[in-house]
Amino acid sequence: MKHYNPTAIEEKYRQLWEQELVYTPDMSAAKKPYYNLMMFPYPSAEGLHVGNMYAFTGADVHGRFRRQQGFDVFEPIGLDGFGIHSENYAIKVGRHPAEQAQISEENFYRQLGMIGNGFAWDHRLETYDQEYYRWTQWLFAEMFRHGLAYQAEAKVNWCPNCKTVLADEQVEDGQCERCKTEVVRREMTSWYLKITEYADRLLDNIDHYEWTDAHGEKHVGLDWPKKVTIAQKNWIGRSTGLDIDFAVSDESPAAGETITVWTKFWETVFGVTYLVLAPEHELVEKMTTAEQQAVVAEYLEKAQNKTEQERKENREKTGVFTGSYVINPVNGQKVPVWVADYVLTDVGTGAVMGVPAHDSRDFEFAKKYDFEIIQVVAYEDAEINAAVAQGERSHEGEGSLVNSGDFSGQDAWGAGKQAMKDWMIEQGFARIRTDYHLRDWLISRQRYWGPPIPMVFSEEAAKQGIGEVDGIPGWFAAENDSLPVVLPHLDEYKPEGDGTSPLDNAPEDWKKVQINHPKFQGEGVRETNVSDTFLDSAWYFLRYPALNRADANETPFGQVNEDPSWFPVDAYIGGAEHAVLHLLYARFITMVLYDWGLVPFEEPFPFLFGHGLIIKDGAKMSKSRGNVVNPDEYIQKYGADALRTYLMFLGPYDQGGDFRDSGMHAMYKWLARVWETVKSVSKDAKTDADFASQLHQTIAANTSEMAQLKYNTCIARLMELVNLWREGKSVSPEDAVAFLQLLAPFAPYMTEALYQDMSADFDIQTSSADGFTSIHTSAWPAVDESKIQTQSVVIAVQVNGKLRDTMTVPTESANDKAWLESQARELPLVQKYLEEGTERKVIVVPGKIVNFVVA
RNA sequence: GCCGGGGUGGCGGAAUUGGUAGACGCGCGAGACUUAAAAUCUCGUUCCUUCACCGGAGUAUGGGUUCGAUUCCCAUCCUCGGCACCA
Repeated sequence: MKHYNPTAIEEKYRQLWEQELVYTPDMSAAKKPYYNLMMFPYPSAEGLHVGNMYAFTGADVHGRFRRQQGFDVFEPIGLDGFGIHSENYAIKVGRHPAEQAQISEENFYRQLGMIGNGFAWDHRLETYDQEYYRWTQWLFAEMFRHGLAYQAEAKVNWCPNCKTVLADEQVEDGQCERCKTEVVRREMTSWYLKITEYADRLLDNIDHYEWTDAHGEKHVGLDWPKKVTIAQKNWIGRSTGLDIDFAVSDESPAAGETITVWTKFWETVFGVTYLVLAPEHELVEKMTTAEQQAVVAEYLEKAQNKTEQERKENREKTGVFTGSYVINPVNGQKVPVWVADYVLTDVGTGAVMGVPAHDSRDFEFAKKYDFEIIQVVAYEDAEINAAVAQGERSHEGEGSLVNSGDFSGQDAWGAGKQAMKDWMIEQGFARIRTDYHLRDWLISRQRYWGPPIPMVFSEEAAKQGIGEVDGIPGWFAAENDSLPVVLPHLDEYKPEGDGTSPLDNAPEDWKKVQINHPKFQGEGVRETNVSDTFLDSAWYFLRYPALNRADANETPFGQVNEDPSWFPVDAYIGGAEHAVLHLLYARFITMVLYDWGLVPFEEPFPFLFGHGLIIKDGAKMSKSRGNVVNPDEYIQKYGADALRTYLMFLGPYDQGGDFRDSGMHAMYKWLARVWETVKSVSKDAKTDADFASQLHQTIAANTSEMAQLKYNTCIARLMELVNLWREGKSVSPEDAVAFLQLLAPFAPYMTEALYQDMSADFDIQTSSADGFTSIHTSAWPAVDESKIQTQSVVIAVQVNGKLRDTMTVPTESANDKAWLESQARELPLVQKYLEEGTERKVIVVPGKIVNFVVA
C-alpha cells in the first residue's frame, strides 16, 4: 500500500491478530506472566466515550510495552453490567435491563474491538452472567458463614430517586454518587459487610505492605498515586483518643448512669463546662427531666426530619437542655448536659465534652447558650492569650496548662498531656480507644438488576433461636450447590420507593425455599434485596484467569495458587475517582480471601496508576454542554491509531488534558507523514551517524519513560526523530524497524502494517514457524551506546550567571577545567564583560558551563 | 477549616541530582506549488527594543540562600481535587 489508509489496515490486522492469537498468552505455560488490568467499564450509556478510550489506551500502551519487553501479557476486558447504573439506563430508554444488557454488550465489545487494544478476547466476563454472579453470591454466603456479614436496623442513606439505600462511600456531598439526588436518612434493616474489622490492615498496608514486582524489585508500601492513598487513609480515619466517663449526678432521672465522651484533646478536660449528646444517643430520653420533656421531644423531632442538605446549609448550632447534670471526674464540677445535632452519633461515642475556650464549635455553642468559658491552656502569643482569657475567642495550639489542678504549669501537648492521660487511666475513669471514620459496608439494595443476596429466612427457625450462624437466628445462606440464586425475569422490575424490593413481586416458587441444613429443616423465604454493584467489581480481577479452564465451574478463581501465577495484578490502571469505593472494597475482599487461605496475597493491586481526566474545549464533557466526544466518529475519520496516539500525546497521562479537533487532525497528518517516510526507505540504505545517535538516545529515554507511563514526552521524542529523518537523513531498514517498534504501542495497526510490508520487501525479519510474527511480539529495541555520538559537547558560557555564548568542544577536553576556562576567555562576547568589570571568580562545571563572576 | 496537586508564550505542554527556560504539538504570520482554493512543503513565532546584530525583561506575587533558582527555603495570592459540625 502506497499511502496511509487506516480503515483498510485496521480491519485487516484486527482480524489477523485474532486469528494468530497474538494477544492470548498461554495461561498455563507462560514464563513471564504479566497481568495488565484496566478497570472494566459499566455500560450505562449508548457506548464508550472518549474518557473510557483514554483510560483503556493508556493501559494498553503499557501492556504492549511490557509485551515487547518479553513479558507474557494478559490483558482481559469485561463489563460491569450488573447494577444500578445499567438499570437506570435501561429504565431511561424503556427497555428491560436484561434486554438492554444484550444490546449494550454487543455495542461495547464492538467498540472495544476497534480501539486496537491487545485484549485476551477469550477471557471476557460480564457481572450479570450467571456463571459469574453465582460466585459473587458464594462470596456473600461465605462471608456470612465467617461472621463477616450481618443484618442490622439503622439509619441509612436513602436515595429517593434511585429508590434504594446507599453505602456511605456512595454519598458525595450529601448527594447520591450516581444521580446527584439529595440523600435522606431513613431507618431500615439491611445487610452489612464487616469492613471495619479490617480497618487497621487496610490502613497499615498502604505504607508497609511488602511485595516484589514483575522485575524482581522489592517494595515496601503500595505503589499508588499519593492522592489515592491519602483519600483512603482519610476515609478509614483512624485516630486515637481517650474515653472519659462522666457520672450522672444524683438529682437526675438517670442517676447511676455514666456518660462516656471520646476526645483527642483530653488535656482540656479541666475546662469542661457542659456536655452534649447527639440526638440519637441512647441516654437522651433517660436524662431528660420532666420539666424539659416537651422541649427535648420537640427538638428531637425537628433534628430527625432534617435532611443532609439542611444540616449542611444551616450550620448554626442549636440545642436544648436535658435538665440533668454530670460530674466532671477530674475536679468534681457539676456540668449541664444538653442535646444538640452538631454532635454526630457516628463519631466517637456520640457524646462530646464542651470546652468552649479551646474548641471553636464549643465556643460558638457556649456563646449562644451562655455557658461558662474556662481557659485551661495559656498561650505565648499575648494577644491570643488575653482574648482567650477574656472569653472572646477560642484557640487550639501548644501552650502550658492553667486552671488544671496539679497539672497546671506543664506543657499542654507534651509532658502535661501524657501525665494527665496516665493519671486519668490510673484513676479508672478513662481508657485509650481508637476511633475510625470507616463504617461497615451496607450492601443491600432495594433494586432489581443485581445478584439476589443468597440468604433464606425462616420464621420458624427464628422463633426457635436457630440460625446457620450463632447469634443470627432464622437466617441461612444458600448452599454452594444451589447457586446461583438466579435473578428471575420480572416484567415489573422498577423500584417502588417505599423500601420494598422489586423481588418481593417474584413468583412464590422463587421466593419459597426448602431449607436443608443440619441445624434446621423447613420452609424459608428468600431475601429479596440484591447486593451492591461494588461487590460484583470487588473480585472480578480474580475471575478473569479462571475463565476457559476445565475447572471454571468448580472454583471461582484460576491460577491463584498455581505456577505460573498471574497474581497479584502487575499493573492496575484506572480513574482515581474510585479511591474510596472500588479500590477500598477490592482490597477488603482480597484480604478476607487471604485470611481464608484462598489467595496467597493480601493486596490485589500493589501497583496502581491513576490516569487523568479528558476535557473538551476547557470544560468537562457532558451531554447538556453538548461537548461529548464519541470515539466512533474519530476512528471512522482518522483511524484508531491517530486517536490513540493523539490521546496519549495531549498531556501527561496522569493529568489528562484538553481534547481538540485541531490536535486530532494534526496527529493524523503526522502518522501519514510517518507512513510516507518509512515507505521511502530503500533496501541498501545505511543509517547516517547523527540519525543513529539520536535514534539510540531516543531508545534509551523512551525505555525509561514508557515504564513510568510518561507517554506524551515519548511521542514528542519520536516526532523529533522523524523531523530529523525528514531532513534527508539516510536510514537503514533495520533502524526504520527499530523506530516502528518504539511507536508500536501507540499506533499498533499502522506499525504492524509497515512492519509486515518491510518484512516482505527487505527480508529483515526472522519469520516464526507459522509464518507470522507480529511487531507486537517483537523485541523492544536495545540501546547501542556506541552509536551515540559523543565526539563533542556544547558548553554554556555565562557572565554572572547569565548566558552570553556557547562553545562546542571535543568531549575529551570537556572535563579539562583550565582549558575550558581559557577557551571561554577568548570569546569576544565574554571579553567585553571581562574588560568592563573586575573579575572576581570563575566557576567551571565540567561538561556543562563556564561562569565568570564580574563585579 | 484540614489534607493533597498545580500556577511556565496566544493555547496544550517540555526541562536528570540547582547549570543554555519554552522541547514537541496546536494556533498564528510569511513564502513556495496552484488559474484559485484545499492539501502539502519551507521559513519564522516568549515579550520589549532593533532593519539586523547586540541588548533588556521573563516560569503567579514578594523576599531569601547561591557564582547560578521553573527547581531549594519563608511569606502571600489564585486555582483544581479530596474530606469536612471528626469532638
